[in-house]
Amino acid sequence: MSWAIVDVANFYVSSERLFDPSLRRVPVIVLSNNDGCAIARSEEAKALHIKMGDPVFKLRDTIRRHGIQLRSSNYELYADLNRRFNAVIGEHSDLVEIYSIDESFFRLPVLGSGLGDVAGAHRVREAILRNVGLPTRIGLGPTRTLSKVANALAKATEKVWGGVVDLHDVELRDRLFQMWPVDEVWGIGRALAGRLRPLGVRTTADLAALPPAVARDVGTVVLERLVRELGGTECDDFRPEPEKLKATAVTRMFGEPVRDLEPLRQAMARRAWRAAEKIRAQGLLASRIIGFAHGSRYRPDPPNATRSARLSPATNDPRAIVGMASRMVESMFEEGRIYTKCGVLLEELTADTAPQGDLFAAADPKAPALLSAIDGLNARFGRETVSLAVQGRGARTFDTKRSMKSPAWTTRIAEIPIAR
DNA sequence: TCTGGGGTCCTAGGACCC
DNA sequence: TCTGGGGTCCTAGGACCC
Repeated sequence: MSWAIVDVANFYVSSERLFDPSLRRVPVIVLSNNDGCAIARSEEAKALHIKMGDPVFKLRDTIRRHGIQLRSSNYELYADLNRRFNAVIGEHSDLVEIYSIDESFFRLPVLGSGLGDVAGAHRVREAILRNVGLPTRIGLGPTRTLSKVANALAKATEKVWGGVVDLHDVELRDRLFQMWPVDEVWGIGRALAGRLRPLGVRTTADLAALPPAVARDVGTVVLERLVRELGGTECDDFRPEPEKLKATAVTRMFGEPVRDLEPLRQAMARRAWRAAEKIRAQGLLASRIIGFAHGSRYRPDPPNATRSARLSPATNDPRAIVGMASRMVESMFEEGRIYTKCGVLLEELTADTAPQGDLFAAADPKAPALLSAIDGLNARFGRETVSLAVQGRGARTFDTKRSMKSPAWTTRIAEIPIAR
């Protein structure tokens, strides 16, 4: 097998620039939820030494001095552009695996071109740029891991090699691996890099030369697979079907800290509602719910409470899920403490086609009709047009801040761009 | 004052079984 | 003083990714 991976250059910033030309050629950063940190930077912003995850309040001066443009994250837009560039990739390969919001693997060869892999990859880049408007880089290799390293090298060498690197050639691999630090490799984080250092493993070449048994010893079977993949042996299972979601989470900071039970309950209820909505959209049921509420980890002794519970029978009914989350809040809340974030996780997700019943609880026969009516109304008239009373109504101070969000240019009829 | 959100995979260790 | 062997299942927590 042979793989390629495409990633979009500075995806969120490139997306914002697509419909707002005033953002071109100036430093731009896109902010995390609650407008807290920088999570995407244009090349101009990177040149000003703005790092991934830098908190905005520490950047105030730099932002003012250099006229940096800020945008809240606009996931509706990014998700739509993701769908579009994957459609283009799908025209060039028989198998596309969406890896993240800005990266997709695809299987080689590039279809229909009769070109070599590298020329084919350039053709894919051109098609994405022309049809969607997004700049990309592509890495090629005999395993996913090698294509991922190739992609990182394509980023680093874009000016010289034009955004495509092919690591099929063993000699080229040897040469580049010696210059490529091991902690830049996909799957090597801080902890593993720290454990590899005493063994003298500094470059990708050192890592590739490690005997697999040693790799397993230093790390786990994951590191062993990584080493084998660097050597060109595919260890990742072939994944013809898109994998089912196993867990989902809705967690958010509060726009302003919360000190009282009622707002905490409403915030938790809203997250639980949204989580139930997400799994319904995927046709899934949850068997386990986890709720948490905590304070700022940058303050001494923040509150930190977690509760988990079984959902039996497995469900995606907001009355059960929001109800459970609300009861959790009762038992978590402590008077006099300051909360900054809460969330709900739904786990042990199974398809709703053949649900496991509960011996002791009769299913509500009207629930499916009720839920699809609610989802239909909310899809048509906007989120939370219909909701549970415990969620409260209207925008509240504890809702997440997104004060610099661009319009839903491509997904809402009222917000499409107008050309004159 | 202000520091994101959402995932997956693996392992160790406890509880339990015969 | 001495106290088996071989399993499964579950959970918490760590590590990694974007």
